Amino acid sequence: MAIDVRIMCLGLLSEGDASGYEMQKAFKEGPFGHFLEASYGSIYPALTRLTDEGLVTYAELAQEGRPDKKVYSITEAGRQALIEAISGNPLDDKYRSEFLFMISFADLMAPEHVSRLIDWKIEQMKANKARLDDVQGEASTRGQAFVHAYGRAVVDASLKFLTENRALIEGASPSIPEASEKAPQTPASMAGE
Amino acid sequence: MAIDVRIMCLGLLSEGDASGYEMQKAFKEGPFGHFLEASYGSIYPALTRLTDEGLVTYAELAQEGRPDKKVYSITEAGRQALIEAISGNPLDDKYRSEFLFMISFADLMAPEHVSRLIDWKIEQMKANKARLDDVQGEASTRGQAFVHAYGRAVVDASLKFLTENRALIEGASPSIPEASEKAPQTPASMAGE
DNA sequence: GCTTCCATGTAATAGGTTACATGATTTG
DNA sequence: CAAATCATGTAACCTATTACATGGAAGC
Repeated sequence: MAIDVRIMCLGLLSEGDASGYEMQKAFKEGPFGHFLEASYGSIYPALTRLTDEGLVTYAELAQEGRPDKKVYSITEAGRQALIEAISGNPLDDKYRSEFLFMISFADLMAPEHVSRLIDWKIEQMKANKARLDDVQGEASTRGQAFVHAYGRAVVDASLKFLTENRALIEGASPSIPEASEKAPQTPASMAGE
Repeated sequence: MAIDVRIMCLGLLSEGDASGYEMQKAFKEGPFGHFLEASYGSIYPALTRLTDEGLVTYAELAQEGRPDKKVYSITEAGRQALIEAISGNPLDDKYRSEFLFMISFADLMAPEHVSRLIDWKIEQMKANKARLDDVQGEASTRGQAFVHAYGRAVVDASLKFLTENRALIEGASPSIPEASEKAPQTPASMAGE
């Protein structure tokens, strides 16, 4: 069956009641943010189905000027389903990076574009790290704390690699020698400009 | 437009002619293996479409006892399309990990299952690393060498974290005190069984 | 003798995203 | 006054996966 949005929702609800809206937030900004995501378009139908299957229930809170808020709770059957789902073997991690694909072809790019991409990636990593720091306190279990620390370790390693090795693909390109008007930031004594 | 299977194929073909079959292999085992993948069901239609668009051409090699082998080559228009595709801004990396999701709920698992998952993950990472070592020589450009080294750095960091910190979630579980018949591998003096 | 490798391709299905529809309230 | 936040939900779309169809040759 593997882990789909339904199971992800059960996971969230196992730690406390929440509405669909709140759950989307939690996936984006919470402790699962760095390795899972889900949009409203998948969460709401998932909750409907979980309700039909008896794995969650909800209480409807009337609100002024907004749709009623449905606060979902996991049922005992839901807990069982969660436990069953995490008792199997996980599928291989899936990592998809357009950044790395593009950088693979750095030789076909203008040098400024290479630098721009690296800069952008480093910024993104830093933002990632900041977000991880933000949710640090939210880790309520040992499992979550472990996963959080794992995320930090990987982000730190990525950041370190990028900052320490970017010079390897910046500076003069050997295959497409282009007239560089600006002096490269890294003096690059090996290039002998 | 972003990077889809079509652009990925153009990327591969920019470094040499190949058949659809060979391209799938290349995605799985080659230098892109750790951050991209594609199945036959997406590659073959993509090549058909690329042909229609004039971005690739193919030569048909008659073979005995097998379908003719179609060896694809990138065209000049294809090269332009590739360059255009890598000139934009990449989408955010997508990382999806069922392993981390499951481990988040380590507290709900039998201790042996936690250990099994970690063992499995470490094995997988080692296999990853071995595969990266295998393709080391295939990196023909600086870009590819950089991406390859990046992959190694991340895998090494993951592996290091897992081996050094697994004890944090192994051993006695504080929330579900279960009668443990087998003595835990890590004596866990803090649990005071 | 069974499995894996070679080699292409299609059809059914799954699983999601994006955009839309609706609309008051709070924040800048 | 505009934008973001709260709040749910649907419909159209996209992209890719899985399984199937076909079949000889080579390795174990």
